[in-house]
Amino acid sequence: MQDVRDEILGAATRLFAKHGFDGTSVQSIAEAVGIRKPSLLYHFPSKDELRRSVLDQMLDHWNQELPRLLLAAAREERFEKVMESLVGFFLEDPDRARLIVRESLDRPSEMNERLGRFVRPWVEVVADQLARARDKGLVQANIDPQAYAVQVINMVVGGVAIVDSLDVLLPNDPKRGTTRERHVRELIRMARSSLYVPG
Amino acid sequence: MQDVRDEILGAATRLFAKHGFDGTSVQSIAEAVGIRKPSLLYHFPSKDELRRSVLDQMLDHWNQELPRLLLAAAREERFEKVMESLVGFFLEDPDRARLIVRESLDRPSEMNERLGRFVRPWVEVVADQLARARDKGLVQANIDPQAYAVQVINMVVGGVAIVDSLDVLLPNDPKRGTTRERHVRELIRMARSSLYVPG
DNA sequence: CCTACCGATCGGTAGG
DNA sequence: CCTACCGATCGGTAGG
Repeated sequence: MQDVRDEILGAATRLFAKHGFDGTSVQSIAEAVGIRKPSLLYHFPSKDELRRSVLDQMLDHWNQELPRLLLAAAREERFEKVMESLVGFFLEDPDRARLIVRESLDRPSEMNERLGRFVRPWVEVVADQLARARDKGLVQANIDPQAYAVQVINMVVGGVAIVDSLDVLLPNDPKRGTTRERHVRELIRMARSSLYVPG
Repeated sequence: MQDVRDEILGAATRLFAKHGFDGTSVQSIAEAVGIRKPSLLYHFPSKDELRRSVLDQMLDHWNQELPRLLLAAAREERFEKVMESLVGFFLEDPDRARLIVRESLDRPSEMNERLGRFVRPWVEVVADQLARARDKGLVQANIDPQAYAVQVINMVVGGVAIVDSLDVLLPNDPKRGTTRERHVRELIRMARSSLYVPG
């Protein structure tokens, strides 16, 4: 059994992702953990403090895992593996993507500040590599490296967040695999095809 | 001055898009319209009924405007104009995109049913045209037409919904235009570049 | 970590 | 379209 604080954070993450911050009562989080509401408010002095802790924990996890995943992937096969790691990271727990989208909608200016600190450095690193590859003629000449990186993140995070609703838009076709596999495969194909110089 | 019902629907659309359904009180909608809460509940018998009416109205509008826009655009220049019309439709009122994303997160199964009725026919029409163009060798051979159409919708709707948060990820670069212009330009470039056979 | 309790706000109704 | 009011639930506190 882990620390109570971590149990609270886990339950809050799940419920905030599913019902949103305003759609989740402190009472319901306490019930999920198996304690009373005032006990929860001893560990986190307010519901808003809990929300910020949930986001901090998630973005910390992101900043620890993603470098590891992406660098390991980049060593073998640059593009395919990196994309699969990125998609896989969010797909293994879609609540991560849902929280990011929800907070961007609910508190855009606060989320702006967070994304500036956590995600923008990544965009810059990727964009620099793309710009160099472009100057060597490996990547399409008319690309906007930063905007490309942002669009890929948007496709992945936005796509995973509403993956259950996107499914219904695809007719089932067993030859092509599950709808989720088709979404991921096409996303990666689009990202690759709009990046490299043909041939 | 328009019908009170339409004023209520307009205020509700704006507030639901900004704060979410659970983050918006009936009281706050009534205040925005300038009437009392019980008066609002005379026109819409419950908050949930109001929510469904807001969605119905928006998707009706979508189904009336988009065919007109897209067919008009398709006549002159197939791809560029159609994409610009699609992006423009959501960008001219980002609340449309935000409502769709919010409902997909809050009530995925109900939204599944709606998207199946309203959006899937469009996906099928576009996918059929893409499949024919592919068989003629105009479009990339390894495309998944339906999945491509869904990803483009996801990029547009998801991108517009959180456009204010995406801005901060792009460094300002006056030579390239506003961040919004760069986002839209790169989105269209990616969609085109991952569609047509090079050359 | 609990019981007991607070004022404020919620969606909704009665009655005119 | 209004005033007056309902029970339920909200986030949070006192006190142990």
